[in-house]
Amino acid sequence: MSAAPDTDSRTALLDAAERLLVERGHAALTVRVVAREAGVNHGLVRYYFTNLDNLLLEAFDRFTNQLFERQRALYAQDIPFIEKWRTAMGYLEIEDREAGYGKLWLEMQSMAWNKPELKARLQAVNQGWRTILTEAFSDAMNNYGIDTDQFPVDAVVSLVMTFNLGLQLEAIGGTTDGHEALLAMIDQQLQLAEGARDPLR
Amino acid sequence: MSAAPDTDSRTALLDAAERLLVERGHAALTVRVVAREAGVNHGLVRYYFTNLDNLLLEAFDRFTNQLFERQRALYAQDIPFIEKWRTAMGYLEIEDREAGYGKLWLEMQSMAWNKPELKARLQAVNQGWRTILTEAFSDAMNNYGIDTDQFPVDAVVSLVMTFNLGLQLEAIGGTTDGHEALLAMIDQQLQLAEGARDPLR
DNA sequence: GATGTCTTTATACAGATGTCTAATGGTAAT
DNA sequence: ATTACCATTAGACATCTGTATAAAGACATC
Repeated sequence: MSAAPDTDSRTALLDAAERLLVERGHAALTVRVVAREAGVNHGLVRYYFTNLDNLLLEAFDRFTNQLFERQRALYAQDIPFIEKWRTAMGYLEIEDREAGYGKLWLEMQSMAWNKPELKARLQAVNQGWRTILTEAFSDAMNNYGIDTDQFPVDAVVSLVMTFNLGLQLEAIGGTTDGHEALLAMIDQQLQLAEGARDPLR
Repeated sequence: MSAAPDTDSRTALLDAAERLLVERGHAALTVRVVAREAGVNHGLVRYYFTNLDNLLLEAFDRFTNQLFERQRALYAQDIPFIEKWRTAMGYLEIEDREAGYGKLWLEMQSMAWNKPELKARLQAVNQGWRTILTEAFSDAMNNYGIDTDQFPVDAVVSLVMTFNLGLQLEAIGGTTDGHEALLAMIDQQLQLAEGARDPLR
């Protein structure tokens, strides 16, 4: 999508934007603040991205694409679904740089709530995650022999996506009451399902 | 909590803050913008609230307390749980002023992410909702004869709170794929539970 | 009608903001 | 070495921001 060359200054701006979005949030970012963090003249924001919003959006896209690939690879592995699930849930807790994605995602979302021109691009990312999850879950539910009349795949996918969003939102807000219990409950149910799995499928 | 008198200008500012938070988001609000919307001199923001953040917070508290009361009254009614659930879910879709609460809640949350001094007050509100839900659900699960070893109340409450947050977040972001299917799925399961309920309890 | 208190106003200020421009630096091709 | 192109810089501009202050207005009490 971005045909622009990868100059040092350009990537420095993207890196700075990513870092600051996680650490301070989009509301605290200005053209000059990001430029200073990148160690770059503030005029370059306009030169490379025309716009601060555009810079943030591109930083977000870059991050998202990395995680898309990783997530696709995870679900493509030939291992029991419960292991994929545990790995995916584990990502949320990693101290790693990737732990910041939840914050970055929510920052971009809250930014888009009041900027109609950004909504479409974020909806596309949401669609991307939904597609990945839908594939993974329709396989898994098939394997587990779950009745998709009682539990339609798109309903289950929505449940998983929304409660994950909620978990991250609460966690960033400083509340984690019940989170461990919830994840433990789900894990236990998955264990039961895994145990009762029809071995022929 | 607020011992300040209810002047016309004061409530006009609170009303304007509430409206603008929903319509434009906290990032678009300044002392002068809110004052203009309220039809009031911008010096009065400092006079009554010392601070824009304080004004927004008080508007949020006012709104929250109204809903707390309503929600408590709802769950205190002597009607089947499924009806309470349907009513509570219905609130999310009302075209009414109250539909804005989800937006307002998320705006305040995203505001607090990067303002540590606000976090505690929003955590208290989160705790409030959790308390209300915990009471309602422990009764309901007891009535439905659900095994709380397999499905601990706090885990279920977290699931309900988080997926509701996620639903509102996605909806405000413009995505509602799977939402209807999810709510229908839950409703169906509640119907089953209601049908199998032990009438002695 | 003078006093005192609470409310409201207009105005000032320094600082930060996004946008834009003209000039400079570097570098490779001619 | 001159040309041409891309990258970078410093600086200017009008506008908006939060905070502050001094003065005016409203209005009941004495």
